[in-house]
Amino acid sequence: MKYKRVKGTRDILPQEWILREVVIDVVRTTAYSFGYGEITTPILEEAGLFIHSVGDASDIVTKEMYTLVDKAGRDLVLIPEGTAGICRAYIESKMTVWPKPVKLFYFQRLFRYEKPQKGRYREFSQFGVECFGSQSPTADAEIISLAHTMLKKLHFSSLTLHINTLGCDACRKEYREALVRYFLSFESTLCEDCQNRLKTNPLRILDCKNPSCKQCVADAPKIHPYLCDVCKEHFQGVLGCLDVLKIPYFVDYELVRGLDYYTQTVFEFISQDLGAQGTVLGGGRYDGLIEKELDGPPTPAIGFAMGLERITMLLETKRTELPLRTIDPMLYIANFGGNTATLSLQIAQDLRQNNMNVLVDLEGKGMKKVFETAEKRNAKYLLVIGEEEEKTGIVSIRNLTTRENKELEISAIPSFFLKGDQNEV
RNA sequence: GUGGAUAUAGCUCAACUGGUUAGAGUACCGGUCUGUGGAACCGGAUGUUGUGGGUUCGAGUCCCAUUAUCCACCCCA
Repeated sequence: MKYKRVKGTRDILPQEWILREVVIDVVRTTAYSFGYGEITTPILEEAGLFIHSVGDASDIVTKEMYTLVDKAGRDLVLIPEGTAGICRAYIESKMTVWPKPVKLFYFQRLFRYEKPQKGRYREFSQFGVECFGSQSPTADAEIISLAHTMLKKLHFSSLTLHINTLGCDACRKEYREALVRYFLSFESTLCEDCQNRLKTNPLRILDCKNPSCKQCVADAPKIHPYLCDVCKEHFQGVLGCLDVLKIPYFVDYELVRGLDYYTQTVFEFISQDLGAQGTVLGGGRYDGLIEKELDGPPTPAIGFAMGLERITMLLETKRTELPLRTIDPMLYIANFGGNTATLSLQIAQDLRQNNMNVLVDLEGKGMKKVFETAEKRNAKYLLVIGEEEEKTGIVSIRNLTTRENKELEISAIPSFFLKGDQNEV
């Protein structure tokens, strides 16, 4: 084979698209019902956008971006995440003056130069939502409710919601110092990465999967005693609201998330069935991003993103529970001799005008083939047109399930299918 | 980026301690078979054994390199 797909990318074939279509449809409909509108931003953005938003110490920025220089010398990237571009558009398109909150959702293809693995690709797709302009805990709860609602519509009940708060800048600073003090006494038992994190981003140590680090983490100070009254109240407000909405959650003190812009509430929906890549949906609040990093007006914001590949993978076992589109033809038309091939196309054209799935034998196959093909393609009805039928204008339509035939005029075929008459056969 | 496993027909897998022309099921194409025949039977095509080197009289099998995939670390959706 001369060319192969590039490492970490995938071809999405028709069978998978049938599933993915349902995901997209459910998720889009649900987002609209929560008052969100769809937005699409470019796949190419300036590199600086991510360095400032996602964080210049994060892995995504330091080693995973697909960067390129265009012909005018601009430093561009294939976007590695969705939120920053939406925020840029929010400011650039003056959505800052729209009535608050401004609610946006998007489907986006993202690129990260990582080592491919199950549920992790270099090019992948996300559905995401962002809500700008509300700092009320009810905004947090509502967006979690949106995630919960659409997952429920997709027949997911086994996903667990992990939730935590990272505090605001003020309380996080104090907590951060306390963490550093604590971990310094264990410095030698921490893994190499975590020793570095001690200087750059001590919060990430809480997330480390290394066994010896995990032991240290178990007794590490929790953020909650360090929360300021505002943050404490906010988090309690969110949890209280989730209780009322009957959305089960698990307060996970070790949940931190890898993008630097998060503040206060962070959450993830996690599956047990995806191996190491268990996070299907993740998000949180990022009150400082627009003002501090992107020079916009002070704007509290919260959002989440869901991985379409992961969710589709999990849905693979639930095909029968979902309202999947069928690609099986309703009618298979075969023809023998004369102008019957053209006549077949004519009949098909009328039916297709009404979105009926019609398959026409373009080759003029033998009778045996006709039946085999109709069977294989899972067609419901079979119509064979020969010169005899062409002359008389009378054809017989065979129900391939009951194996019964029904005689009718060619001109009556559309009404036979479109008015539901076929139920009588 | 680090570690481990794997790679044979479109798919699922065979091929003895290295030994004829690398096989089977399935899928595909055709025939028996121009007319309501969906079955059955018969036949056909498909491979640089992931790629490139090496050892050997001889390599799918052993060695080295390389690429891809999978699993874990890491990262995250």
